[in-house]
Order: sequence, then C-alpha cells, then structure tokens
Amino acid sequence: MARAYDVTAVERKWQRHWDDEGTYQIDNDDPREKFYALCMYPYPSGAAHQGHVRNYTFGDLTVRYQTMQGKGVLSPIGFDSFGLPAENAAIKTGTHPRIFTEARIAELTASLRRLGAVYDWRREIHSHDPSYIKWNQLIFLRLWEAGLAYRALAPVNWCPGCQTVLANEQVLADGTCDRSGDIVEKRNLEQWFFRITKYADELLEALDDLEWPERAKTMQRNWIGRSEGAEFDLAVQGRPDVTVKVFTTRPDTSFGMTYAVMAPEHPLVDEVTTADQREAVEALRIRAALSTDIERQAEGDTAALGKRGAFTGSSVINPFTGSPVPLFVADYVLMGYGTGAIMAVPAEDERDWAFAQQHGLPIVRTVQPPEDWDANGGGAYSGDGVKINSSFLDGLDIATAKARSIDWLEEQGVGERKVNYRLRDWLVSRQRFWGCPIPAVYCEEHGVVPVPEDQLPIVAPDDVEFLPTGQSPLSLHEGFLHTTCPIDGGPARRETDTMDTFVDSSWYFLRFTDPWNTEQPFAPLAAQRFMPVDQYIGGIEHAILHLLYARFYTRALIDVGLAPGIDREPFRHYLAQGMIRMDGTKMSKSKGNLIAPEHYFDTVGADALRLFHLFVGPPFDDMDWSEQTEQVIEGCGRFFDRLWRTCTAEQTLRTGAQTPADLAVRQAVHRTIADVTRDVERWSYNTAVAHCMELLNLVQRYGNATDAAPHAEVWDEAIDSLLKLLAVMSPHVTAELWEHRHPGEPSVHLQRWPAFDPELIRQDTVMMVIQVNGKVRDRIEVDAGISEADAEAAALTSAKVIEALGGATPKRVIVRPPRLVNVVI
RNA sequence: GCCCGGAUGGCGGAAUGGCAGACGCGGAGGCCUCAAAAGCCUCUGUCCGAAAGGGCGUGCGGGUUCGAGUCCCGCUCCGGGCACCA
Repeated sequence: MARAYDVTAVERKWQRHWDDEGTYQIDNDDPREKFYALCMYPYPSGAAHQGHVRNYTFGDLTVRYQTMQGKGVLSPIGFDSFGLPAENAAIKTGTHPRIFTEARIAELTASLRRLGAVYDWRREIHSHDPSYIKWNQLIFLRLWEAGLAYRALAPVNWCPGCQTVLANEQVLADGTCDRSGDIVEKRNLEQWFFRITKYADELLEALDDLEWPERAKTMQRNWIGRSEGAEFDLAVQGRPDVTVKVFTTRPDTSFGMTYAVMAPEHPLVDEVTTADQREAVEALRIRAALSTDIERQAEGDTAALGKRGAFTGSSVINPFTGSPVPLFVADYVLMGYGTGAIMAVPAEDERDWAFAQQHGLPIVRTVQPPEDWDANGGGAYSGDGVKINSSFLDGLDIATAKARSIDWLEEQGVGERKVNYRLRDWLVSRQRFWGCPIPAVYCEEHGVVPVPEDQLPIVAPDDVEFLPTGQSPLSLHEGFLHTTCPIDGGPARRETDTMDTFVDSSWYFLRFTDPWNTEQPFAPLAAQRFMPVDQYIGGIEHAILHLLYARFYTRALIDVGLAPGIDREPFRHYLAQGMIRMDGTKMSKSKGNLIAPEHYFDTVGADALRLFHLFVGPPFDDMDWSEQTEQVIEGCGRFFDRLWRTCTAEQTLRTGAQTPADLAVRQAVHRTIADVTRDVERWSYNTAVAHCMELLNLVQRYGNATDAAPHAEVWDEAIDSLLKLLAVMSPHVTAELWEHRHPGEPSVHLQRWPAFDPELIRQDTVMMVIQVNGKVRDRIEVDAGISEADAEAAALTSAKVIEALGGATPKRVIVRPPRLVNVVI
C-alpha cells in the first residue's frame, strides 16, 4: 500500500535523533521529580516477537508520557541472558552459549530500536556479564552469612541414561527424557535454598497495599497459602516409641477421622509397614517416584485413587476417641506440605471421601449437612453447620469447635495451634553451565566454605565441551573443579551448580539505578533516589514466581544491609499484560507460532504497529492474532496517512471573530485532552486511541467544511494538541509533523502534555433520558443544573411519555437529574 | 483435581448500576476517474414493517433492584497456571 510519506526514512531519522540527543538518558543527580518506568527485562531469544512489541509499546508510552509531564524518567533496559535455551543450542551446534546469546541480544536490540522504544542505553545490563555475576555472587555470600541461604536435600529429575539432572521442561509427558528417552527418576541431591518462608507473613500482608491487579495479588496470596490449624501426634498402636505428626485446618472434625495417610516419601514409612504389606507399599512408592506432582494431582478420579493408596498394616490411635484407625500410604498426600501426613475425615473432605469409598473405610459425619444434602447426591460436606458425633464439641459451630479442639489438644499435651504455609523455600541450585556460578568450595577439612569476596567474580571457563547428554561442562572441567580451601589452602573442589536465573532477575532493577558501580552492587543513595519502580510492566505469567522472588530479595537485601532506606516493595504499580494467542493457544517460540514485527516495520511502520497494539484491546486482556489483524494494522497505517495529509495540506485559514462552529471544535479538542489524559492514567490505551481517532475525524470535517475556512487559532490548537496526545503512542510521525509545523523549535516530545480548560469541557445542557418502566420513551435536552422537581415535571409532560402511559397513573417516579427519569406504572 | 481469568454485532472491542454496540476492521451503496487504486460521503445487531414505528437482544438458569452487560447464587464452554492449601 502506498503511504502518504516515507515511513522508513522518518522512523530512522527520529530513532537516530533520540540516540544522538540522549533525550531519554538520565543522570542520578537530575533535579526533576523521578519516575521509574520498567518493562521486565527480556530473555534474548532472538528478534522481537509480538509479545515484546506489545510490552515495550506500553512501556515506551509510559516513558514518553511521564517525560511530557515534566518528570525525570529512568527508563533502563537489559537482558536476562543466562538460561537453558543457549545451553541447548551449544549442545546442538557446539557454539559457546556466550557467542550464541550475544548474537541474540544484538537481534533483539535492533528490533527494540526499530520499534522506537527509548532507553538510557548507558545503563544496559546483561546478567551473564562478569560485572553482574560478581555482585550476584556477593549478594549470595551475604545471604548465606545471614542464614538466608542454606543447603538441604531435595529431589531432582534424574535421567539415568544421560547421567544428568533434567529441567521439568526436558521431561516429556510420559515421564521420559526428551534426549535419551529413558524413564526419568527422582533423586535426592544436596542443594542450595533461599529462606523465603521466613518472609511468608510479610510478603502476604504487604500485598494489601500494592497497586497491582487484584488477580495478581490473589495468585500470590494463594501461592503463599497461609492456613491456620493444628498439628498433633498420632500414636502408632503397639509401638509406644513411634508417633506420626499430622497437620489439619479442620481440627474440629477429628472425631470423624476414620483412617490416616502418609506421603510415600515419609521417613517413617519403613518403620510402620508390616511384612505382609511391604510389597504393596513398595510398588506404590516406586509409582509415586516416577510421577510428577501434577500427575499425582491430575488423576483425581475415584477409580485411580484406589490404586494410589496402600495399607501399611499398622494402625494409629485417634487421640480424640482413643480408638485405633488404619494407617495408609497414598500419593495424594505430599511430603512437601505440612507434616507429610494427614488425618483423613471422609465425611468432610471430598478426596478422603473418594478414597474411603474405594477402600471400604467407615464414614462418620461430624457436621450436620443441610436436610436435602443426601437427597441431592450427598458426599463429603465441607460447609458450615452444627457439630455432631463429636463428644464435647457437639452443638457448636465450626469456628468455635476449631478453637475448642485445639485448646483440648494443648491441654492433653498431644498437639498445638499451628500456622502453615504452602510456600516452600526457594531451591536455587541448577546443575547447569550457562548460569551464575554459586560461590562456594568444598574442603575435606572444613566442609562447605564461602569464596572470599576479593576472589569474585567466579566465572565459568571458556574451554569447555558440551556433551550430547546435557551434563554440565563445569562438573567435568578439571581446571575449574580443583581449587584451594580459602581457610587452610589445602585442596578443595568448587561448587559446580549455578543459580536459578530467577536470582538474576530478582535485583536487576536495583542495579539499573547504579550500573557503573565497581565497589558494590549499587550505591544505597542511587537506589533510594529511584526506588521503588513506579510502573512495572510485564506478562501475567510472571505474576507469581518472578514477582514474589523479587519482593523477597528486595527485603533480604535491605535486611542484610545492602539496600538501606528503600521501600520494601520494589514495584508500586504493576501492569499485568495479557498474552497473545494464535489458533487458540499462547504465542511462544516453543509452539513455533511467533509473528515477527520486522515485516511491519518495513511496510506500515513502527508507529502503526504500536498504534495497533494500543488500540486492539485493553492491555491486561489476552489478544488473538487472527486473519483480520493484518487489516486492522493496515487501518492504523491509513490513520497516519490521513493525519499526515491533514497536517501538511495547504489549508486556507481565517482570522477574526470565532463562530459557534469554532467553539464546538475547541470544546471537542479540550474534551479529547481530558479523555485521553484520564484513559492513559487508567491504562485504557484502546479508548485513548479511539478518542484521538474521533478528534482527527472531526478536525478533518472542520478543514473540509464548504461554508467557512477553519479559524487559524482554532485549527492550530486542534492540530498541535492532537500531535502532542499521539506523541506518546506513535512517536516518529508526530515528531516529524511537529517539526514540519514548528521548524527550529523543541521537538514535540519535549513539550508539556496539554492541559484542558475546564470551562471548555463544561456542559450547559444535557440530553435527559425518560423511561417508562425502564424502557426509553423520550429524550429531551435540559439544563445541566435542572432540579429534581423540574426534571420530573418535564418528564410527565412529554407527549411520548403521556402516550406510553396510556392514561395510567404513575406509581412511582425515579428522578436522577440531569441524566434520567424513570416513570413506573 | 486445585488456582486465576474470560464469554457483548460478521470480527476486535466501548459502556461510575441509568440511551447496549463508541472507535476500528469487514460488508453494501454512492461520488471522483476513460478505468482502476487511493481518497471522500452514506448505510450496516436482529426480527416485523413500504415507512413511521415497534418487538427481541450482552454464554445458560435463577435472584436483588424502579432499572443489570455491570451486583449476588448456581451452571456451561473456552483460555492460562500448578508445588494436591490436608
């Protein structure tokens, strides 16, 4: 399609201009009020795709808008450059992950520049850069010192064929290795953890004050999963030395416990399994070890539950009744939550109900269900009601019974009140090459020893070989492996695990405030200057892990003294961007359904593609990339063609007194400024664009009117205002048109965001709707300040209303001046 | 299985509990042109009607309200996430 102007030349010109002028660079001593705008830094997977375009368009709009508001905007960019794909590519092609990654960074950088997104490139960070690794490692050492990092055993996916650990992604749905096809096992390894659970309560409570989408906060709340209940011991019958500890959120139902269940991984399983049950229990344990947790939860149907539990041969005593109940092992109980064992109350828990049915176990209700419960299918009842069959709890409501039962447990000395979290400590060890090495060494004499800070960074060697099995080259590199003990200088072995890349992304926003610092991760003053991030933008898929880890890390850094005096919450506002779908599924590299933006840059241009992403729907919503998308993007290109022609046409203008038609245009301009400002502030970019389109339509009609030429002042105000509003959305064409209209003056992006005149958006008269029984029967123009009595009188004298009433007497008249009157008959 | 979302014309979407469908895409007709493209103008939820006008209409079933796309209860279907909230 032929364009009204040379899109490519205009866009390249202004991209170079912003770079050359350093328009969006900011120094730490900038006197303006700060605004920290940040998009989640991308994993460099190659040239940008539409998800990036969408994300960085929203970010760039924020940067330019806040700048026009007079703020000193910090707009940094970097790359999350460690990660599995580069390592996989190395295994496949032999290219070192650094070479591969840096080529991908160059591609993505080029895409971002062509999008017209502006950054302070002087602050660019790559997480694989030794200057970032150094501080990553120093922070690790400080957390370790403070007791926030520790080692413990944890299961990993182990491929016996490859002799290596697999990421979840490398385990296929059928439980086999994606390289060798071997059946993947679980194997316990000694690994590093961060003690995020220490902050569970704070991370939960602080959510309330964050200006985040409710949905993201809800996801985090559920993830942390605080639950109050009781923990108590079950004595194994005939084994006075052995007790099994259980956690429950429903201690009030204890009289209904008709059996108990342990996780297959529970350490006491061997102890309590009798000889005749050993075979069945072993079979179950092997089965559980071969399933993923999601498989263990996906097979929720009753038939499968039968196969998923085995009797241990032992019984435990219910402390409330004093009676023995059978003890089972079942995979639906997980070792990772609570105590790894539960009391089962089939009458009040659906899963226990299904299991009990399958194994022929008794069911005793302890809460009276509603009368029609059994008639309507029955089953487990977990709602509220009166306690029954529960001795001293009978007649109580559930809340009271909970409290009373815990008191009883404490009096008897067998249990206590307990708060439990679903959140577990953060396992940060990865058995990978392309990540930040963990700065520890192992000495036979002194055990695990921290690397002295003056030896940082520990950087992986370059002369490594990538085996097709995926084994980390670090564990095979003799030169890296062998070192000396920092304490006695004796022989020691380096830690070969690297850090989860979520560690890198948990503090990069702090490094951006002071990326040049060679003495410390960042100067506290710099962090204090810019933190917290005022606007964080990124995909909803990061709503839980990344954001939770970053919230934890910020607090940990403050508490170990590295970031004194900053807000404990790193991200005040979070805009959770929706996903882009194609053919009904998420657009992603692994699905092979990416749409690159380069083609659009070459044809309609970045401005039109940006306008499309803003216009297509609310930023939080998912969007579908469909056949029609192409036409909508073309429509956005046509919008700029019209804008160009309107702004550059030899328009005849008039001076002198202004007419009512001129006033109407001025009112529309100011109304648009008010609407667009409000919409940008509430992230309603699609309606902001729609308002600009409406204004262009109106201005065009004004320019084409045959009865009178436009008034010069009105015309100039309209065009200049429109250019300023659009400047944050589509920066190149607006900069060019502004320069055309104001040669030699500061660029449109250095102008102040337009203000509206309240006088001009005030409405003197309003269209009042008159309904009869809720149906619109008439509309009349009334004074905006009309009184209730006048509005009612006007409504009741309307001819159309009288006709609709058909002689009936109104029973009631609802009057909402000046918008609406509803006559009820 | 659990958690989080979503559902409005042919399509993307708009709408402080108060005129459903702004804006755009697509479609139809017209102007301009030798012709086409581009541009400009008009119409475009659906049914009945020549028209004026009227009926119906926001996934389904209930409820609250003078009034519900919007709030409440119960479903269906679609999308995403997951480490079985005991």
